[in-house]
Amino acid sequence: MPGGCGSRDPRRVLQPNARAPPCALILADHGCIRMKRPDAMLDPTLIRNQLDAVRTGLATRGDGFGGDLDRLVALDAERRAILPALETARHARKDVGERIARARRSGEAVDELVKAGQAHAAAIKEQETKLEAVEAERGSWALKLPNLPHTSVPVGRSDKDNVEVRRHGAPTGFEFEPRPHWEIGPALGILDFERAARLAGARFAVLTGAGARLARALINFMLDLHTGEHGYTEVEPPFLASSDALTGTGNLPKFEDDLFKIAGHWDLYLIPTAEVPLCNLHRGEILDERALPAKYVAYTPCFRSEAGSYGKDVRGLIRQHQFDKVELVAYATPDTSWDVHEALTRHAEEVLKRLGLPYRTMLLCTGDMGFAASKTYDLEVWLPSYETFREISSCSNTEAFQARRAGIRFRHDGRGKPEHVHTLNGSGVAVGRALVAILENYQQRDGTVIIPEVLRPYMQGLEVIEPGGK
RNA sequence: GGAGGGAUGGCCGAGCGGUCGAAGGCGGCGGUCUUGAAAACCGUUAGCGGGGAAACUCGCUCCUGGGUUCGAAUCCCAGUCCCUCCGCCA
Repeated sequence: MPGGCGSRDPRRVLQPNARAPPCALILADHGCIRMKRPDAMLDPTLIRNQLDAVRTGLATRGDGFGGDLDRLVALDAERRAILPALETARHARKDVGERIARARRSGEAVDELVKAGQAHAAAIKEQETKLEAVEAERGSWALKLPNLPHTSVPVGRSDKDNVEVRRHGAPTGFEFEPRPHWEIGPALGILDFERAARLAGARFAVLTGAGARLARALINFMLDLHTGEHGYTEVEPPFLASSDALTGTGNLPKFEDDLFKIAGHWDLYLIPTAEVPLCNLHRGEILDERALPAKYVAYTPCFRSEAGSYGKDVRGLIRQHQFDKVELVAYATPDTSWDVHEALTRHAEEVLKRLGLPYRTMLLCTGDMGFAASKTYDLEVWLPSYETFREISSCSNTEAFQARRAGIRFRHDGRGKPEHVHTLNGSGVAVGRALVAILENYQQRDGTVIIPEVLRPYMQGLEVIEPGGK
């Protein structure tokens, strides 16, 4: 459920009378958050008026809607049929109520009027019951519809149909046989899978000494870059989120199996990415257009059950139940969001450039995109042990998909009806995989690992990680 | 975990079950006065959804969800959040 509206709500206390919003947090132009349950993920008008386009668009997706769109349309029509009847009945009841009040005052009899009122009340109840059933079914269909791919997205079935749009650096060459990170790390004494397994099971890792410090250096380097040079506001959010928040981003109701749920009576999950708290930061708000685009960056741990990925990437740090990530999220107006998407992708790329890691930028095809995305670029970093590029960042524009589910809007020119904002997200970048890429790409014949120059200030000047490295 | 107190429009703050979508104040906007400004005075000022070219009109909205009633901001139940105190605690 939405947050409360206590008069001590900090948003109200901070509410400025002046027009200019503060730079850090955008303030809603109303202090109180009211939210009904999410309406639909796709624009209902679009489904109503351009059914065929929606149908063909969704069909190109890998996770395409398996259900019956016709049923959804029928439910929508039913709803729109009930509404006028309900409103007429309510109007009649209100009218009778006023006449009773007047009659009472002048001492006239009200028995007949009360009887009429009772009839209206019964009619209202009947319509409401019908409406409730229709909306419940419609809602459960609607929330499972994935986003429509943007027209610039290539149609394809799998990652094989993704398109490389640019490349930076050449795959690292070695004059010796490079080793995988799951050998390099333990040999240096900075990475330990055995002890992690003993304390938490498979798919966990312990970083120690220079390994832990390297992770922290990466986090700080990325945060400093995005806040200092790319204009993002740093956020430290909760690492748990409610089912409403996860529904807003599209993780629920379809992908509950991918999440870790808190035991007990709590309606809480461990966040699978900081995209969840950052996209829900302005849940239920109407934003000031002048504060857009609003850009946030957060470091958080991320938790994923990795259900259904048994046997995949079982070795090393590539696929863990817990990993660190620095996440970028932007809120933009519809006419700027595509520019923001390109910029955000470049911001993520800049991290890899400065770390001196070879990578390529892939435009995902329709079949390989995530549920909420309208268009996605993946950044793939070169990993010598795999002799291939592996995903290290994913940058998506969800257009109004998440905003509609989470009720995030803005008012054009400060007037008129509020419109949904566009939300964008991208890893900037995954810390664990960046650490893997450094260990593997910067390894030397003697097993030591050179620290990229940009990280050295964050490592007390350390240039090389040697065995037993502190 | 225990005990209390709260939640009303952009903000503060009233509100006997019956023209209450809500007094009053502040703020905002428009005007009078003024060389200009301030002050003073007058007027105006909620959101959301639907219909209409428009004036306009219908419905919903006083934390949320149920209930009582012809009729609920107001009464009842459940929940959420905030505040104060005690306990515990990084």
